[in-house]
Amino acid sequence: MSAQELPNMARQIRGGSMLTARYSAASNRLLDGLPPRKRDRFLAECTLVDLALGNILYERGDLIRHVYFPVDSSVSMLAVIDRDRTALEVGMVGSEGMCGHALVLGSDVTPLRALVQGAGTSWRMKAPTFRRQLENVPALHHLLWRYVGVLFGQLAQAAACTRFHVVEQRLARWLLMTQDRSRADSFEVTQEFLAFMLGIRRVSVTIAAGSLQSRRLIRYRRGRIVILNRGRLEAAACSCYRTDLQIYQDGLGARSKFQRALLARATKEGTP
Amino acid sequence: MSAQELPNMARQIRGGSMLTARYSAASNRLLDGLPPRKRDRFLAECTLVDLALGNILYERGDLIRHVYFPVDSSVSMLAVIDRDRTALEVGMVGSEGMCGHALVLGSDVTPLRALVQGAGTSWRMKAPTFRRQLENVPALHHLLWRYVGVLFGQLAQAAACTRFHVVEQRLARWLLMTQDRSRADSFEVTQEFLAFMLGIRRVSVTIAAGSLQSRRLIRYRRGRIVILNRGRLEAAACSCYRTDLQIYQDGLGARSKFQRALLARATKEGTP
DNA sequence: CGCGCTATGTGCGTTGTCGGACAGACGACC
DNA sequence: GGTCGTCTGTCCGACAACGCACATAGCGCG
Repeated sequence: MSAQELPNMARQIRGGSMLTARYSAASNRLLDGLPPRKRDRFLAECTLVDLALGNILYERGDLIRHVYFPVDSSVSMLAVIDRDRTALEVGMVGSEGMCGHALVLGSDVTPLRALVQGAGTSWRMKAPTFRRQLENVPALHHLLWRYVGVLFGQLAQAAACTRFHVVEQRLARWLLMTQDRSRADSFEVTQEFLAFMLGIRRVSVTIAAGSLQSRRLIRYRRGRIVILNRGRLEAAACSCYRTDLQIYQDGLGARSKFQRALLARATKEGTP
Repeated sequence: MSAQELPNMARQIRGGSMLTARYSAASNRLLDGLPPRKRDRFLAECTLVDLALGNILYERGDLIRHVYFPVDSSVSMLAVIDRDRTALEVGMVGSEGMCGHALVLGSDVTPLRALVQGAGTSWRMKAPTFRRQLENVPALHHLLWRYVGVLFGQLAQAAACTRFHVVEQRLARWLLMTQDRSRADSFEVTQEFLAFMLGIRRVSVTIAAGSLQSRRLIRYRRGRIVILNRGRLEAAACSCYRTDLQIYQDGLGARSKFQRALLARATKEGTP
């Protein structure tokens, strides 16, 4: 866990609308589900940190020391089996979510590895502080319960998706999910890394990515992928992409306009 | 949801040690994690019902009307994709758990189908009553949080297992898990049904089950499977069986001697 | 007893992915 | 401008599981 710390904005510019303005440029959409004043009080206890590609926030079975609320970074949750050699991504967390959900359920060890797959910034809070916040701010606890419920549903979806859908569809879905979280049309990722996330061989990624590229849905070279045609990429992905958005909407939708917009677009543009 | 109701024991024989004695024959091991008096008060609000093979307790997206605490029945949690045609078992609930976990997280719809895969009895409580109990009995809420955390970990494990392990190992694991929950050496299940749960073809089950039978680990005929040699069956299963027990232990272990005993036995007898 | 339903067993070619090995190609850095 | 490490592309055979079709066998029921 080698996250470099950035200046603690929250402590430096306490309270008031200026604070809110600054946050909007560094916001976590899940926390935006809180009433603004509660959210600001919560963020005042956080530190803004930089997450680098490949950082491991938690190893399976670790004690949780911090919780994370990504801003423009994204984190993969990996199920690890066979003595840590093999892993499979079972969930993705970006600015719509949080890492360290076990604390929300009163446990302090995590069953999953958390790996930074998209570099960027994230709010971070110490576990004891977080626990106190949960106790003192029922609205926070309720919000995060629901988020854990969403994660649960998305995890189940990922399990079935991995079983039934072919590599190319899954790759397309992964790219869409990552784009949603990174807030950019292109991002750094090698085929090797992708293969690891999807639990497949690098060669399989080469083939699937090559197919998507030849159809001009994406373009890539040496560790960088560009999304060229999002609409058609959504059509190339399995329905699980849209289902994931739906699950989020069902669980937290009343609180997040962002996901609703994504969903509306996906439903409009995509061809099933 | 055609669960036939049995006489409501709880209301008929209220309070006292006699009640406890009767419950021990019809107990849910998860609820046994509560202090006895709290557990008894909780069960007094429950009805003992009969769950028949194939009953669907919840369909995905359904409003949850009841929660279930199985006694000797077991229930599969299924992730449903592609418009309800395809499904995959992502979790199993028996007397060590509960169905309707979404309520614990403050949601009232369930993201998974719940299907009775082992006939038997179960405690049942109406959702509004359950919600009231959660509010009024913090110990209950804490216990069930932890259980949801356990389910979460087991779900992730199942996802990776399904991806990486071969059919025969997964079948062995399924049989062990079912035996743990049914409290019997043999149970009713067809290959067709098994195939559905594991997300594979019936023919693949025929082959895998045939292999296990020829090695005298199990015996079966026309919808009934008998476990002949548990120790060797554990050796034939993937490590995920033991990991599942470990996850339960880590999350709820201090409260459940039962799982600890199973785990000890698995670790002793099994050959990795 | 035999009918019919359902559960189980077998055959075939096909497909998706695997594992390993190696060749080319980009780009950072000296 | 050349070198080297890393990323990407292509080949091979192998195999688990697939889909489909059809054959056999247990068991309840009239």
